Amino acid sequence: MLFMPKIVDHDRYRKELLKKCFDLFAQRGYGSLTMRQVAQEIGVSTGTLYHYFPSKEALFLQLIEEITQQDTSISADDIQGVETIEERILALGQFLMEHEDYFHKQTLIFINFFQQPELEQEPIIEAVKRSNQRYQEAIMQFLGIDNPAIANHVSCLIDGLISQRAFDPESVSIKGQMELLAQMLSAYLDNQPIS
Amino acid sequence: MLFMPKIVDHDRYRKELLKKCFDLFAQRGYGSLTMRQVAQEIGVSTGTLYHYFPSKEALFLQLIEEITQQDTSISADDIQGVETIEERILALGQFLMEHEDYFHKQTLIFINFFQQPELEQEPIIEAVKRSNQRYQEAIMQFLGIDNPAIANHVSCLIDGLISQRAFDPESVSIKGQMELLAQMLSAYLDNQPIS
Amino acid sequence: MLFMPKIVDHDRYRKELLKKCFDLFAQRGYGSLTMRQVAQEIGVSTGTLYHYFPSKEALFLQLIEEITQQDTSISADDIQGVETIEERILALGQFLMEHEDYFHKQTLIFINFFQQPELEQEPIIEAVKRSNQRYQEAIMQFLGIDNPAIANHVSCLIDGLISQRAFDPESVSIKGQMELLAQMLSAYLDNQPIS
Amino acid sequence: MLFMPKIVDHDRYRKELLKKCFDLFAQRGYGSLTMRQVAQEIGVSTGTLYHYFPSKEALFLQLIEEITQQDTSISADDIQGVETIEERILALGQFLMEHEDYFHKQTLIFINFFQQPELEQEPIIEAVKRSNQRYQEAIMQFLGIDNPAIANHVSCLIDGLISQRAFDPESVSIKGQMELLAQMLSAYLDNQPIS
DNA sequence: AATGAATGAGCGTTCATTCAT
DNA sequence: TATGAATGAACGCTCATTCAT
Repeated sequence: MLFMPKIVDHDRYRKELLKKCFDLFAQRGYGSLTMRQVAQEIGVSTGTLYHYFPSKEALFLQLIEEITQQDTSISADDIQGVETIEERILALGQFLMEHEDYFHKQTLIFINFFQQPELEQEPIIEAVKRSNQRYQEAIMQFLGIDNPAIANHVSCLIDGLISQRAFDPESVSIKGQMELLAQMLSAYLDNQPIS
Repeated sequence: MLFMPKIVDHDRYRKELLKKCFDLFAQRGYGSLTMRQVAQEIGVSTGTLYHYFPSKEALFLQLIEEITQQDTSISADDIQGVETIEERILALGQFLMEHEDYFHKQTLIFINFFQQPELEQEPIIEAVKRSNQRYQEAIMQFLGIDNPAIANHVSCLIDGLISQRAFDPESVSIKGQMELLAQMLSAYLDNQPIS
Repeated sequence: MLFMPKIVDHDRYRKELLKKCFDLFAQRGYGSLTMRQVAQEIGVSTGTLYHYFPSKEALFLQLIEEITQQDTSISADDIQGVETIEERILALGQFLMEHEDYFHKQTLIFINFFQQPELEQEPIIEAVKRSNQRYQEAIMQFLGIDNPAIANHVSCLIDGLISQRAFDPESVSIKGQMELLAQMLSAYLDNQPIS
Repeated sequence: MLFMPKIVDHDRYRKELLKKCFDLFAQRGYGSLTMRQVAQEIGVSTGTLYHYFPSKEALFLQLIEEITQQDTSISADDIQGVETIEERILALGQFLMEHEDYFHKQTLIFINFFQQPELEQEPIIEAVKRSNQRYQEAIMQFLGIDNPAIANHVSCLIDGLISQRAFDPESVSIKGQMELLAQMLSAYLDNQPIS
């Protein structure tokens, strides 16, 4: 391949750098983070950073795009012998606990993204919305639910859990809330008329 | 009034300025907001801004302190003829819808506060946590609930609603979720053994 | 006097304020001193300060003008029973020691004045030079010397003493140097041919 | 050179910049000189200036430290065929005249240094005093004098000459004063009892 | 006459970005 | 490709000065 020699390597390295930026943007925020800090923390010079990303804005937008394209879904391993909806909700809780830090940071970055009106949001804003929808659909599918209101309920609850625990992790427990949700949902579904 | 001559006016004006800053910090974020922008948007010069606040950091911290001390609770008017828990939850939804914008912005500011490690957070961090607790207690009291897990459930749900709607207001409806919550909660409580 | 009612008072107060500024300008320097500092240290508001002086520059120039017009000469009391040139030089040393602080500060202010090229120096620069000449003449007269080279010698020595002691008061003693000067001068004058 | 790769260049350039600052600080004074002016006059951008000096204060202190470490002593060339103390004093005068401008500026900078109480003076103040002592010792050694009072006399005279000529170069001549000093000193030393 | 809140130009400093090596 | 020195616009903040009271 004469004409596409190292593009792959270049692109692969770019994504590695993006990965290393994830925590930084989540922890400091776009406006409070400097390119020097980014360069230093991910272990390159500013020159190299600019070699892979034309600007701070582009770096941030590429980071968000990368996040929206990641598929952090429940793996087959997590569903071993999970049958009832109660079990599935508890498995969901387990999954959340394992990825809490990642979800929290992703939320911070999305929020931050919407706070920067001078950024060229439009090309990406739809991707973010779609990413959110995909999460919700994944939840519905995993729980075997087809009622969108319930799916919303679950996903809002998860969102709220993540963000409340960000302020104060001791204020609420994921496991406890998932158990309560399982019970409430069971009671609610049992009460429903056969449709 | 011989003593305390103009302190009141100075302090009153300071709080007026703080109020005008609320939207700005929520919409842009601490790091992306400049003091020139603040000054211009609230209609004073930078000099005047610094006459009332010794630094950008102090301005932000005072804003947060002011927020934690505000008491945006459900007024008596909202509870006219509200008896059952279902009615109360719907009234809560109504209240949320009326103050959604405020709650959303408050959340953004708090999140932003925790993202700035170089700020002197300690003196205020407890006030923020206490403010969050007060909200939860207010919900419990209003709903007549004494089970903290349920209170957590409701407050997480609200939090999640607010933040999901921030991304995309059409993705989920407050009214719908409150109706669902009322039904789930009724079903759950009816199923509970008499304790 | 209907038409000159309080000018005198106004002018007298202005000069009082100038007096209070003397130490400040000497200790901090024109460029490092702010009008707020001046106002606070001399116990008035900035508004009042500007009521008496149209600008910082004018304040400084008036201060220098005032200094050049002051006549810190050796008083009659200091010359009681002083006859020989040795006695006179020692009396001069005594006088210097008593006013060392004032002379040091005056020197600082003059130096500082010449360091500010943006100031309107011309109207005053001559007054400063004349003031310096007057000092020298006073020394000549007091010592009974009519040889200008010797007068220059004495005045340079004094100048150098003052400024070396400003850096480090223990590096050289006024009394010791005046005693040495007396001896050197005697030896020199005795050696001179009768002219 | 594997270790210490570009430190030398960086440091060398830093000292070049310091050298270019010398005149500026002497002519304007610390408080009246802005970093923009410095940058412009020495031909770099403000960014570059801050690349070499962390702050205005550090720049000034490094300048003073550099001055104290310089060794502007009388070179061997100046002492050709200088034997008697009279000849040595005249040679000293010649040396002074050649370096008058430098000495004058150094004095201005030192005075200015002591006028800035907010500067971190302590680490440097001793260096300045030592530098002054070294000058004095150099004078003593050059003149072949071991009487410290006479050394003080000469150094005060020089100091005074430099500063009086700063106000008005025509008020006093270096050559004339050195000739007078030579005569006075000869007369004084001849009169001394043999010790 | 006296005050001090208000102003905005300008200060010290930092930042995203460029470019010679 | 990778570096980090260089740039100058823009930041947080201060200052001389004005003006309503």
